[in-house]
Amino acid sequence: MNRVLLIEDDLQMQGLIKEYLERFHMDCFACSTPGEALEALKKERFDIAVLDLMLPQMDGFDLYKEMKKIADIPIIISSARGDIGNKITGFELGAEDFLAKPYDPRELVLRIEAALKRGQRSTLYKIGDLTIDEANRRIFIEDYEIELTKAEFDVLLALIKNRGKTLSREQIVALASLDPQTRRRTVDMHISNIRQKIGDDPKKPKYIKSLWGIGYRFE
Amino acid sequence: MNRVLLIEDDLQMQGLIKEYLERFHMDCFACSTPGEALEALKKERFDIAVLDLMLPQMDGFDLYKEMKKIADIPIIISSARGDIGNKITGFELGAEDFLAKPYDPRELVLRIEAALKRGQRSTLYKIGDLTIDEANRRIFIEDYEIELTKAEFDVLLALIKNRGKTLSREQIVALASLDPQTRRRTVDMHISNIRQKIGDDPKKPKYIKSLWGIGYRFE
DNA sequence: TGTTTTATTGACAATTCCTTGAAAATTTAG
DNA sequence: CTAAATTTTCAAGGAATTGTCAATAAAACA
Repeated sequence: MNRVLLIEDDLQMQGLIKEYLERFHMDCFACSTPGEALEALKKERFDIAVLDLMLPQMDGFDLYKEMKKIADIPIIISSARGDIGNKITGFELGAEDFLAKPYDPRELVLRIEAALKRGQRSTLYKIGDLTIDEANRRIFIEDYEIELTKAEFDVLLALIKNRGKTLSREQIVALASLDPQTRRRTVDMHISNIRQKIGDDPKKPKYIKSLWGIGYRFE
Repeated sequence: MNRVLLIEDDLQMQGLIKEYLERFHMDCFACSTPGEALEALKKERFDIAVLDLMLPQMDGFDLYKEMKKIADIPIIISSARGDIGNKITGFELGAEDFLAKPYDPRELVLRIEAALKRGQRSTLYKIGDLTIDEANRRIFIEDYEIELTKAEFDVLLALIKNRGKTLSREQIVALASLDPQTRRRTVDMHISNIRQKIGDDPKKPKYIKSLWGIGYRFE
C-alpha cells in the first residue's frame, strides 16, 4: 500500500483529499505545518508527498528543499494558480508533477499513480567518480556528463555489470550485444575510446584493467 | 443558464460577441469600462468573465486583480496579439484561458464552454522559454503561441512528460499514442518539424537532443 | 463535394560511428 | 637483452543513422 504525505493548510481541503486518497487505497498522513511534515518524514517512510506551496510559517520552496534532504521521494506541488508567477516554477525546482488549485481530487489520484509508476527509477551504478544510469543510458563523472556512443556505452555497461570478473573480448561482444561478427581489435578500439572519455590511463587504470592475453576487467 | 461578464471597449465588437453568446444560450452582460465591470461583479453572479486587456481608464492587469478579489470566477483574457509581449502572460496571471485578437466568436463560445465544463484547470509545463498547456493543447514560446499539429503536439508532450529520459522512436510512438504502425523515419520528421517550430537547432539543441542509434531525449 | 491541412515516404546530403590496417608502445618468453 | 606476441592508438574508409526537402497519400474540414 502506498504511503502519501499530504501537506495542506486548508483543513477542509485536507480532509477531502485524505478521504479521497484512502478511498483509492492509499495510506495518507496529512499535516498542515512544515514542522509536522519534516517530523513525519524523519520518522516514517513515504512513497510520495503532495505539497501545497502556500503555507504560513515557512516558504514553500524552502520546505521543499528541506524535505528533499531528508528523503528523496517524488513531490507533487500544488499551488493557487498565479501565485507562482514570475518566480521559479515547480518544475524548475525539480518537482515530480505540478497541480494548479483548485484541482479535482480524482486528478490528484491519477497523478500520484502516474508518478509512482514512473518513479520506478532506472538503476544507477555508482563506482568511484562514475555514475551510470542504465535505462537512460547516461554516464556521469563527478556530476559532469560524459557522452558515449551506443557501442561504447554497451561495452562499459557490460564491464560494470560484471565488474571484478575478467572478460574475454568474445564475452564482451556477447554481453554488450554487439554485432556477433565484431572483431577483437574493434573491442580494443571501443575500450580505448571509453578510457579516453572517462579519463582512464591504460598504464595504471583506475577502472578498466587489461589482462595480457586474456581480456579486460572492470574494478 | 450560464452568465457571462463581457468587458470590451470596442462597442461594435461588444455587440457582435454579445449577440453570439446569446445565440448559444448564454446570458451576457456587456460593459466597456472597468468601473462598470467591477460594479456588475459586485452586484450580480457570473459564471465566467471575458476581459479585453486593452482598456482605457485602468490597466487591464489591475482590473483583473480587482475582479479576482471580488469574485474568483474563471476569466478568459483577450488581447491584441503581441501586446502581451515580454510582460507577464495571461496564464501567469492565472487566467483560465487566453485568446489573441481578432478571434472568431465561435471559438470564444467553445472556450467558454470548455472552461465551464472543465471547472478545474489544466496543467502547465514550463521549461525554459516553453510553456505547454496540456488540456488546451497549446504551446507558447516566450508568451507567443506556436501552432503544432496533433502528432507534433503529442510527440512533444510525450517527450516533456519523460524529460531527462532517453526514448527510442518506438517508445515515442507508444507514449504519444500515435498509430502503432508509425515508422521510425516518420518520428524523425515530426521531431524535425517540432524543432523548426520551437526554434531548436539539431546541432546544438536546447530542448530535443538526438542520441545516435538510440532515439531522442528532452532536457 | 472540393479544398486545405497533416502524415508519410523516398531521396539525398550531412553527419556520426564502426571497422580496419598499420605503426608505435608494451609485455612476456627465451 | 632480444624477439615475438599482444595491446594501444592513429587515421582513413566505409557503413549506418539522422536531417530535411519535396512529392504523395491520407485525413480533416468546410
